Amino acid sequence: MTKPETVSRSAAPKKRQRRKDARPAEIIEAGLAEFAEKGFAGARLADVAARAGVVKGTIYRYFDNKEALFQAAVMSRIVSTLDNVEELVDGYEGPTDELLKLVLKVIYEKIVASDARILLRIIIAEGARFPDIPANYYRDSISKGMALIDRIVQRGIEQGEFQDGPMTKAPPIILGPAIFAAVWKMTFEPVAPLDLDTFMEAHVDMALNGLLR
Amino acid sequence: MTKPETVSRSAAPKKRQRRKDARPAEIIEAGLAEFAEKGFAGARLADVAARAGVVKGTIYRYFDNKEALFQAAVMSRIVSTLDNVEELVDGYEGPTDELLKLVLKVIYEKIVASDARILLRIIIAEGARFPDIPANYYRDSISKGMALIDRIVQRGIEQGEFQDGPMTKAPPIILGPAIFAAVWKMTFEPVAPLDLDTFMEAHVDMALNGLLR
DNA sequence: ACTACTAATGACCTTTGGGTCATTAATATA
DNA sequence: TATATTAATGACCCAAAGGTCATTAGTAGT
Repeated sequence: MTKPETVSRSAAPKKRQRRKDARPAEIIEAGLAEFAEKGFAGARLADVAARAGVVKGTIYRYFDNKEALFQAAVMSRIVSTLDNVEELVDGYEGPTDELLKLVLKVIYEKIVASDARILLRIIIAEGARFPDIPANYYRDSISKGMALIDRIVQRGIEQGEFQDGPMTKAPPIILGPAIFAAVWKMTFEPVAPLDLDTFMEAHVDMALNGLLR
Repeated sequence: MTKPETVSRSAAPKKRQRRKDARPAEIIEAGLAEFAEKGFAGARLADVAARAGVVKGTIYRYFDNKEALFQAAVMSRIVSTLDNVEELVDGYEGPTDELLKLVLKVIYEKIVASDARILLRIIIAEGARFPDIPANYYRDSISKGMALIDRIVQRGIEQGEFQDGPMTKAPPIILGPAIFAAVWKMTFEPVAPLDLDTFMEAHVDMALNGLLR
């Protein structure tokens, strides 16, 4: 171009760019990061813009206001990650304890260890003021996980591998430790780190001890 | 809403009062409620003042700024609630499974079912920005609970009642479901209520199945 | 009852940050 | 190359909220 940089030594390629369809996703990504760090009220749109490589005004070309961006950002991350696992469960041949072990492993990978747990902080922190968020997360993720566990438990009982008891009446108890681990990771990790492998092994051990005949 | 009546018939005793030593506690209480509802950034000092029955300026007679009030409020609620339980454990005579059952019951009462769980939301929501908070909560509450559980488990093993295994190496797994229940209550309760009694029974059942020989 | 002290007030100041809009410049089309 | 379109900018507006302080009025001491 004919325009030489005013600062020749510094590599500062600050050219204005028009990328209509890439912007929304980039802004959402930036917003999610800021909201997770600072919360809804604490996040500044100027920071979101800076992180997305645009200017505050640009955000308003794509989102009506701060809350709209927040909702869009959070909702974009609330997805059904366990759909393929359902099929796995239905088509599984083999001992039910192995199946449970397998599914718990997937849940740890997809929910606890992934960056999806930053979503959990937002849900807990802002859920009371934005009730749609926990409602949708429950519908698309949590309840899926619960249903999965419940189906596995029922299968185990039907096949005579699992025993009936208090545990089989409360599916959350089997999933609970995983959520707990996610919460721990994002809260107490700096002061008391949690070894996920050890914890998960204990989790599986505990669940199976209570279920197996 | 506290509304200042323009109407004369209403009994509105709004006399200015001087209560030097009652104010800080009242302001802290009001602050805690606001911070729990709106988060640190979202809470307004004018609202805190109104809730405490004072005026915004009054807050600054007792606290340097918003953050100082926040810290004071949160720290005032981080207390050692399990100290007396330690003694109970040390002096307990009888089967270890009964002891574990007893202690879990106390933990549910003191941490999960009490209003202390509003503290948990603050810790999760603001912990990343105010690291002292999770650190202190861990030191005064969580680690106490863990130590308690660990001591009970050790006792069970020594007396030949419990078996060694993955679970005995990860005390958080035994406490985890309780924390999970607290998180659930403050997040998904409106969309999917959790029956604490049923859940706790399942919790105890699961823990003991994994521990007992 | 008078006075000194200071808790409490509320008007005021200042900064922050959400939101707006005229202007600029990148791209598509002719 | 010239022109139209509109994504992107950044200066600007303004309400909201943190924070200050001179004034007011309870209260204790005499």
